[in-house]
Amino acid sequence: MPHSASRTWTISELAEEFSVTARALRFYEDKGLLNPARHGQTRVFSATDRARLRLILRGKRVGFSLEEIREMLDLESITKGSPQHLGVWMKRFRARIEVLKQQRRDIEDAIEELEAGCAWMEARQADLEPSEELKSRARAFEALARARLEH
Amino acid sequence: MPHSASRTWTISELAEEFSVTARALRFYEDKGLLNPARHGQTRVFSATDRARLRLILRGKRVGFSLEEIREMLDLESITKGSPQHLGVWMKRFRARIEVLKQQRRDIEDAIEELEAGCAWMEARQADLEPSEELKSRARAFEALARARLEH
DNA sequence: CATAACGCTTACGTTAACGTCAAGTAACAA
DNA sequence: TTGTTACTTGACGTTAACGTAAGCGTTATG
Repeated sequence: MPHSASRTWTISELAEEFSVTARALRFYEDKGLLNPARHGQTRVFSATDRARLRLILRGKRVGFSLEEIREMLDLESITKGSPQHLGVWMKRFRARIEVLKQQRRDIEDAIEELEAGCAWMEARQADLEPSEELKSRARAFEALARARLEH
Repeated sequence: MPHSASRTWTISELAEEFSVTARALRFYEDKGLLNPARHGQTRVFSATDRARLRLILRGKRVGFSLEEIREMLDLESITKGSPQHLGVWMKRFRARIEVLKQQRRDIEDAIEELEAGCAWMEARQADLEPSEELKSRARAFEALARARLEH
């Protein structure tokens, strides 16, 4: 048993580490996403709880609702289910994968546009000796900006 | 002037095309994201309005709030602003780019996990002649599943 | 020993993004 | 004329994900 496996955290330690509030952690417990041990009535978070929290927050970042995250975190019910039950989960997973891939495309497009926008602003702001490369990116942005509202 | 430039849409045509409700479109107008023309008191959407709607929905998919989208759609106020104003926008853009890149990483991780999960379920479900590749992906998922709750 | 500092529960408040009526108008069909 | 359909403007309801505040117990510190 390595040291990290036996280490525990208080609610505010975890809250600070992951930049969330203690209220949020209690809320996640309320909703069944976390299940920290208790010492008296004080919550004691294990390394496992901490790992679950990491997954919860990542899930949130990619657009899962807390309810969806709760279901997915419950590996037991997935692995122990009947073959039919398994089929339901596979459908859900596949559908979600498609959504995520679309999201990734959207994000890549958005990044491109924002970067072109930055380049354009840099060119504007400098207005002194704009490099050829900057001017080219700026032209790209202007083209994008026009294209955005046409077709 | 191509034909598509003069074509117009009713609120329910657009709503159906983009799988949103008419209520949502009115809401977007209320919030200043859309500005369709009127024929009498009936809304008439142009190709430009339609393009804006496409941008709005993509913005939503990548996590922008309607208020943020409204600001970004207002190119005028960005391009016409003072150099200082421009600086503010550049900061916002850059910050948002970082968020988007993190989001992309999260999404890629999530896709991997979900795909591994699918492979694992397939192997379980078949239980007959599981191919070497499937078995390998299944093992990968089991490793992932364990790793998820450790460390 | 008092007064922070930290934790707990209970409960009501808040915001975004619409949903869901209600009540009315304008266009067209039978 | 009378439906029927599509559109309009309010106005209030809803859900998720917490925020915020009240009130109370426990531990550490000057």
